[in-house]
Amino acid sequence: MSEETNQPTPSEWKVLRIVADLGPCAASDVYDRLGRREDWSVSTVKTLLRRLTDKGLLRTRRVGNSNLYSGSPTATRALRRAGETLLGWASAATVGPLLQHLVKQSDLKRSDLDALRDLIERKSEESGE
Amino acid sequence: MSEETNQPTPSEWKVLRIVADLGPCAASDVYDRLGRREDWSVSTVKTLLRRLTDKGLLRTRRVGNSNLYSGSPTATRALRRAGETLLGWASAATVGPLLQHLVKQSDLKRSDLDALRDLIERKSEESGE
DNA sequence: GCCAAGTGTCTACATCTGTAAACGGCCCTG
DNA sequence: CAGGGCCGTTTACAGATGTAGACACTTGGC
Repeated sequence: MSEETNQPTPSEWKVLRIVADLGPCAASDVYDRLGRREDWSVSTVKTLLRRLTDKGLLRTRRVGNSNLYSGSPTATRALRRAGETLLGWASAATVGPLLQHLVKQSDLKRSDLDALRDLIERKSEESGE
Repeated sequence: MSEETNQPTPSEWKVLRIVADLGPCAASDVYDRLGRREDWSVSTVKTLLRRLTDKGLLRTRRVGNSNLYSGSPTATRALRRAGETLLGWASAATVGPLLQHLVKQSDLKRSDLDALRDLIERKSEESGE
């Protein structure tokens, strides 16, 4: 129940994603990559990084006088949980179309498509009494 | 840009979903179906319904001295947008697993599975040089 | 050794969200 | 036709979130 409450906010998700993309990085890296684009001040980025750290979604390692931020497994779980929450918003009638929309929009690698296909294959069999 | 800002909040999503499930219904119906379960007061449900109406996500029709709330196409678009937002949180490496997780978790109808399969088939071909 | 530029921490504050009480009006029942 | 109950509307308020300035401290270059 404690981890449940630590879901990132939308802004925090953006930061989290950048850190995931960059790998261990400093606040300034995040600012360069995201802050400018989002038109945030450096302070804003720093605040977001701190809040994510407080929530246990980012790990930090001290290097000189600055911090190196890196992702944590908790962040991965948070993404799944966010996905489950989204599914919860959908009704029986809309969940299918929603998923189709998402798959259509996504830029998936070959291996992801294969995994997805297998998964659907298996589900189809199951449901086919 | 105006519709963009009107995304429902988590609590509002729950209400929206119930209205979608029930079809046109009164505030008391929503309360019976959701308010009790969530341990909300009637007032809370009423506030949420009003905010959703203000955001254009629910339509109302006056019947006697009460309102009938029903879904709107805007709500459908909002769900898609929420899905796209979620995809945005994921990185190239995590979007695949995320989608698999979602499909795995969902209780999909046969027709949805078929549609999904076709979609993936088509995407595979495209990406196949 | 000194200074500019960069860094994290602390503090701040407007807005959005969650949650609900209070209030005035309509309608059914007695 | 009077009263109890249900309804929508208005108002409230604490906590979460978005956004950022101020400040003290390190550090690399001159």
